[in-house]
Amino acid sequence: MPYAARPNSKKERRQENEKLILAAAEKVFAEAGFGGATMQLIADVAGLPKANLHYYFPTKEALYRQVVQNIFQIWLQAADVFDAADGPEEGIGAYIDAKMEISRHHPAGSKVWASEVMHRAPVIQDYLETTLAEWTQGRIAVIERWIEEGRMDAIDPRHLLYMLWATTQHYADFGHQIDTLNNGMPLSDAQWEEAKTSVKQIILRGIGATG
Amino acid sequence: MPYAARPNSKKERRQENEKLILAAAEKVFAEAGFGGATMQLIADVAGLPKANLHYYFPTKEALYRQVVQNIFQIWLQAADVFDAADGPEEGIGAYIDAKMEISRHHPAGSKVWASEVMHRAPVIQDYLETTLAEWTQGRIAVIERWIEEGRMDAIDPRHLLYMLWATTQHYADFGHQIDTLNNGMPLSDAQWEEAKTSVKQIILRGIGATG
DNA sequence: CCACAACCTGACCAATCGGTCAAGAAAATT
DNA sequence: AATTTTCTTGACCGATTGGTCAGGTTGTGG
Repeated sequence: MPYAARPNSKKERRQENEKLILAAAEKVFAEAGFGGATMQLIADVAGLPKANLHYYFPTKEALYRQVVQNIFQIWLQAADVFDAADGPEEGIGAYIDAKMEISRHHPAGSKVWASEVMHRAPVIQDYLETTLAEWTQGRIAVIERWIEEGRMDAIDPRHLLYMLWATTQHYADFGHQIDTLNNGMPLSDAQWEEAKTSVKQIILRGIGATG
Repeated sequence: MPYAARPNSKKERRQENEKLILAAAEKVFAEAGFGGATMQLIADVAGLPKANLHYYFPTKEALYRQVVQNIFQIWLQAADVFDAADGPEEGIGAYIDAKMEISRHHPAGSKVWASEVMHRAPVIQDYLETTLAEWTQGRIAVIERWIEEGRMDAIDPRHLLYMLWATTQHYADFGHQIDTLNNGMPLSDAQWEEAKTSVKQIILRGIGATG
């Protein structure tokens, strides 16, 4: 027992390895898609033998499913700021900020999600029909209340939500295109702030929610 | 010669088969991604033996490249309305309409493009760096002129373009999600009109371009 | 210290992949 | 009608895939 705090207990290792595999899988799935990703490559990225992956996750699909589920949780969590606000300018503004931060620091997850939906959600269709549908209904109700209270224009809430999702996720999903059009450079801190400001400016003004 | 007009001349058949293969390939690549698509499945969808595909397109990558190039042409063509207009309300409005129509009637192409860019554009990176970069520069110049003439607010043209792309393409790339949230039904004609109206309303008002 | 359970992994497998090829069918050219 | 060129296709190939498994290693509870 050479080290005072050894991270080698059975449960710790299990957690550690699962996290390692999931991180590697997210990256590889994002870069190659489900069909293009190979268990061998995920194993290499994780630094583990391929057979070990199948010990923790029985099939490629099970591993993929876990990756998508984790992303889904992050997405839902980001929406808390929406409800905490008492008006559209604050609520939608904070939601845009939160989703832009996710696009910046978790782009692989966003890509996996996009890929899954583009392929008709073969793995998480049930989530779309239940959790996401319920979440959307709740947010629609909030927006409709804001409209009734005269705090923003009468906009179809669904299409507003789609625009919020599309615009913020675009900075992750199409980040490579954006970087290429930025002379091959990733966006700087200042450019990310410009992006957030521009998005908020257009949308908040566009729905008549600026003070 | 039982039929008066036989479509069986050599050149006609070649064109016909190439079109058949490209259409099948676009559909399959959109549904399964490049890595998930198989030449066998494309052949089945096209109704041709697999070996015949390799007669017209030497490799899977060559076929994929042709699919992406065709989509790229449609994209560029849709931007003509942008220049034909003499103001932001007309120009950007028409551009939104055109791109929404493409999302509606050519969703598979949009998905293939999105997938290609998400995977860091391994096949069409040169197009991003040349044609798309030049096109973007030209449109930025137009928008900057509109701003100088006081016909719209001072918005960063790049982020405005990204928002236009993101929002319009979302209706193709995430069409399955939108349909699911629409009680599993595809958007009706009226709903598509609502979508176009909402997008134009928010963005045109958001950039201060409404008359 | 022992025995059991959990963990690890190199070697292996059937299935499927993209791609090839030779030989025949069909159209164009002479 | 003969010949050449283009087209078509079933059979086949090496490589790679997701997944399996037997046997060894390691931590753990008694």
